[in-house]
Amino acid sequence: MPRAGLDRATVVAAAAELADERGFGQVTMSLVAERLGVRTPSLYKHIDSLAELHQDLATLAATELGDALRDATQGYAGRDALAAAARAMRSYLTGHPGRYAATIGIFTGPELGAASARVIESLAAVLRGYRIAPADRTHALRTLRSTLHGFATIQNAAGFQWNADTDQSFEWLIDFLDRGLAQKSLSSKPI
Amino acid sequence: MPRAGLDRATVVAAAAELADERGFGQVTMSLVAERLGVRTPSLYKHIDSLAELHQDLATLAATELGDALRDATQGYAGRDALAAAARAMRSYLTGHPGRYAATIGIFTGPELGAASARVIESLAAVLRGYRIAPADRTHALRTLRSTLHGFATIQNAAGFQWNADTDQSFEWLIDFLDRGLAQKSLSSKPI
DNA sequence: AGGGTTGGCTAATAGGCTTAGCTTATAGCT
DNA sequence: AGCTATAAGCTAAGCCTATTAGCCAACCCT
Repeated sequence: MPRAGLDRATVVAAAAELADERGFGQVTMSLVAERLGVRTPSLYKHIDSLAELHQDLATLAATELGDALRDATQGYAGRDALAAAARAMRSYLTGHPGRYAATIGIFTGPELGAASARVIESLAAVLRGYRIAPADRTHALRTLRSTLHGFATIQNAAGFQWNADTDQSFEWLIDFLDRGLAQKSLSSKPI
Repeated sequence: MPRAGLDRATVVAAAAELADERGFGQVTMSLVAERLGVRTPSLYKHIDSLAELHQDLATLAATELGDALRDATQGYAGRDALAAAARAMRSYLTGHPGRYAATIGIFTGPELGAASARVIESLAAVLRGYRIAPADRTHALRTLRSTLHGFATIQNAAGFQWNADTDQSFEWLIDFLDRGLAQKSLSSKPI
């Protein structure tokens, strides 16, 4: 009986596909094993537990998202960078809903920290183009992150009716953020 | 052997307490039954399935949150209403993290629809004070909802380090939203 | 008091995660 | 090529959760 030639990366990749196709909740040891043509216990040669698999999946997603953000904003600044980042984020979400869902609620943890830090860093880079006062930077970053993440989460959960104008709303949101941030770029007045 | 005198509402209430104390993920038939001093199968006399219990919990949370928003914004308009709504939302989140988590990702469904519609309606009422152009109203509402929900979600997942200045960031966010919406209140220029 | 309803119970099934221990494919060495 | 040590995948088994079936007694109503 030949071996399947599995690998930690292979297993996580299968989990990622499963998450996107059937939802994060369907990422189970049984279904991942089935997809790989292997018996469930075999997975434990590569991964310690389901929780760890979920963590690894979240790390993978955060890494991919971080790369996408970095690539998309490369060479842009100000409003262009903001729009590029926002669209890249939403593009990743719609293309990989299950992976994105994996990152939600698991922003803690040691390994994921490094990966999600890159996402944050990309957003911070976008903000740099707006020359926000130092005292406001953390607040602005959190606001940006909250807004994009919130839109993504709600859309992911089908909270908006999936009309065509969801796209319009997103563009409106980008515009709203841009104007607000631009206004903050000179007045360094704190709270 | 006397009866426990359970009730659909009682069961959901127990689930809600459990969610807040130990996290939404710990809302399981076993733990709810244990908390009520009852054997697991007994719950099925009141609830059809775990999924339905989760739905009911989400509906309860959405209803409570809707009430809190309505009460908080009563009699206010403009910036005051916005601040009151935002703070009420965050207050509910910190007071009932598990219930709030229950509403995430379950914005679909028939019964929850009515409850969550009241939350949306309260936010729409806040926006009315800003006299947004009709063409922009849906977009503004989605932006507001995304932002508040995103902040709540990230904080709930401990995505920000829980510093004291998370409060400051939230106030900054309110200010940011207020200025942006105020700017939209006259210029009815669409995208 | 008596009778029907129904709430809670025990027993049992199915399915998911996980561990233990076996077997043998496979890589690496000689 | 043959030998050996490692480790990949397997079966068997335990535990836990959700769920169903069927029993029995507590409660409500008259």
